[in-house]
Amino acid sequence: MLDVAALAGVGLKTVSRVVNAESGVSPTLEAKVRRAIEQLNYRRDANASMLRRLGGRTQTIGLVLEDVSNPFSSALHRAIEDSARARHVLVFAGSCDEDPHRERELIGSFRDRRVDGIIVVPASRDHTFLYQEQRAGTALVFVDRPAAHLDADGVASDNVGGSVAAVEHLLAHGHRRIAFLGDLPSIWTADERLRGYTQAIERAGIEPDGALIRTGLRDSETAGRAVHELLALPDPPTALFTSQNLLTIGGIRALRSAGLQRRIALIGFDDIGLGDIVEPAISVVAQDPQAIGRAAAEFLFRRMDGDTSESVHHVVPVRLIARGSGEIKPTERSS
Amino acid sequence: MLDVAALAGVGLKTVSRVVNAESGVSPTLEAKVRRAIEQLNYRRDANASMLRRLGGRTQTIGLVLEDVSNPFSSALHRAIEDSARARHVLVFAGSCDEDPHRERELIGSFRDRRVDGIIVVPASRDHTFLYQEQRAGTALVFVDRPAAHLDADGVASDNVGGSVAAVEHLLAHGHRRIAFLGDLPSIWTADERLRGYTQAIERAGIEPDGALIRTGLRDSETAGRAVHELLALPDPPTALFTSQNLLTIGGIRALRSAGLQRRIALIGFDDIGLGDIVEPAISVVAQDPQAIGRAAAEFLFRRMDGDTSESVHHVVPVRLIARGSGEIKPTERSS
DNA sequence: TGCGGGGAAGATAACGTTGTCAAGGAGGGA
DNA sequence: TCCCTCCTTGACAACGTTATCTTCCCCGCA
Repeated sequence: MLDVAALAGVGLKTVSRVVNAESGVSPTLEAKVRRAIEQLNYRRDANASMLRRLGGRTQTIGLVLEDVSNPFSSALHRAIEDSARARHVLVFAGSCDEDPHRERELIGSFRDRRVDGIIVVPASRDHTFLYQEQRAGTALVFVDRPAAHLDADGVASDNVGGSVAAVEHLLAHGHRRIAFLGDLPSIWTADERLRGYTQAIERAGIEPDGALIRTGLRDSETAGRAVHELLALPDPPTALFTSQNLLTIGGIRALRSAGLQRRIALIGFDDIGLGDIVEPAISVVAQDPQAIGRAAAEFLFRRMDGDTSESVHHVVPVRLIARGSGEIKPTERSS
Repeated sequence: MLDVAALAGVGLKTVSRVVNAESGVSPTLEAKVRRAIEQLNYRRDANASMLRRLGGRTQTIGLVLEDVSNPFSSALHRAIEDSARARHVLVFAGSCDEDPHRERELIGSFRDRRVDGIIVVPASRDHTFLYQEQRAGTALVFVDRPAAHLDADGVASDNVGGSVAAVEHLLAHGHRRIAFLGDLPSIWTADERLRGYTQAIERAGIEPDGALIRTGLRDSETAGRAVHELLALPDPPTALFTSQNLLTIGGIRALRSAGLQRRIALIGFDDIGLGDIVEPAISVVAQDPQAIGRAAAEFLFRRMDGDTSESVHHVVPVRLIARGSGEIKPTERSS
């Protein structure tokens, strides 16, 4: 900047004014400065600029995802990026793999860089450590799961409603013995989806059967094993509700290997890529990660703009997509 | 920081020393300072810190992807993030959707933030604008496609070799009429893959048939239409080589809708999720985005550490995964 | 007792930028 | 002609931190 000022033969402040498009610079000088900037390939240092500016915004936000490479996270990321770009805000993204320690570490790094706001898909069960942060003026939005012990905006899918819809869809096709496959109940979304399942079952006047409820499934392999065990029951289920991505895939593989993919109904929570190419095509309750990301970014920017109203919990609707696997009718009990 | 110094009753520099774990602070004072830091929840401002530090590194890199939410890009992203985390470096990621203008804009934003290095999946055909940047000491690595008119490190899949392998696999199963479906030939990878296809066909002593080569396909719909047209030829292909993700999906859909998914062979370039669940399972030449990302990060950090040796172009091997669709034998010509 | 050496601590300047304010010149009205 | 105003311009301090240098104190040795 000194070099630019020297080359243009003006003061530092004049260069600053040109760079910031402030009024009150004569066209002659402005042209000179612009030429010098061009010639020296000068770019203002945004960090230094923000340092000096009053209440300096870094025009930067942090994003804590479960894993930047999983489809749900990355769709979120993209939606948030698009909103941020419109405001000339850059996004730091990081994966925490459901590890609370890593979550804190990431948020710490963001804080060191003085991000203006943070969007978190929370991994830990206690976010009081963010209280200081929040009071210091960092905007905060929680996605997919609510904040624990902290008052902050949240955006999540309609987990209960979606599960109810899925189960009611199976009930409507005549199923009575519907199995539930879920992740660890300590994960909020997994628990919500189980709630929805139970609600729908009970509302239909069916006595819930504990043998049909399998939780704590962490990947497609364990889900597959669980399906095989369910099928071996004396009174096996006629339909499966796989309440998460990987479990759906495990379920499909298991049914396929048992040759039952056309006899046992299946609905998954969360869409899977290519769900329409498989035979039979997979019916799912699809989340809308774009809408979730958009909403999260919107809340974040609203807070960054100084909104101090009460915190909001926004629920994004889900959509049941019937593609075939969920519309299979129950068959006579085998042997 | 002033508050911390005041509370601990020490000078600024002492706080700085404690924060940076420099030697030469008495245990008594250090304890006092730590207590004050704890009490005030103080965190050093990394931006200000880097501003003052000599040859200041921001411990930050920029990543220009095609789209953070596509599987290839996000797998790259994750691998790079992991390498970066090990060095306490944070990653800015952005999508440019193959738009050269957006690419420049993103790189400009990165530059304003004084990132230490940039990894680019290039969209534009001219990167001379990065020359200044490179000379100013910003490390630069190009991924998936080489830099245009700029001397910089590059990492890419073995596009030619992979395509040759795919076509030779089909040849080995008896196919002679193998169609090629590709993206715009102006895209480097698309062109490389076409080169591989042509090479393998010619090496097998087969006269290339222009009618079997369909390029300029931008999405799965146009790919599907192209497949239908190919099947309608007087002398239709017995095998398809779909040289990109979306085209593979379009090809599968088209074959399925024509009821030919078990009679016409198909190999795709780049793996598709759930490729093993479809019937028949899809054979592909799989790229290794993790390895690409790791290599790119490694080169970047090496440059950041001051390596000024000649630029390197690293080729990452691909792997042919036979799952079924690529092992279908040619059938008698229909009608 | 005096002097030199070494280590701990702080004062001060500087990083690249912008906020504040004062200086200077042009122009217009009395 | 003089004075007041307005606009352009630049000098200077400050943002939060670290590099450099100085000060000061304690200890050991002659």
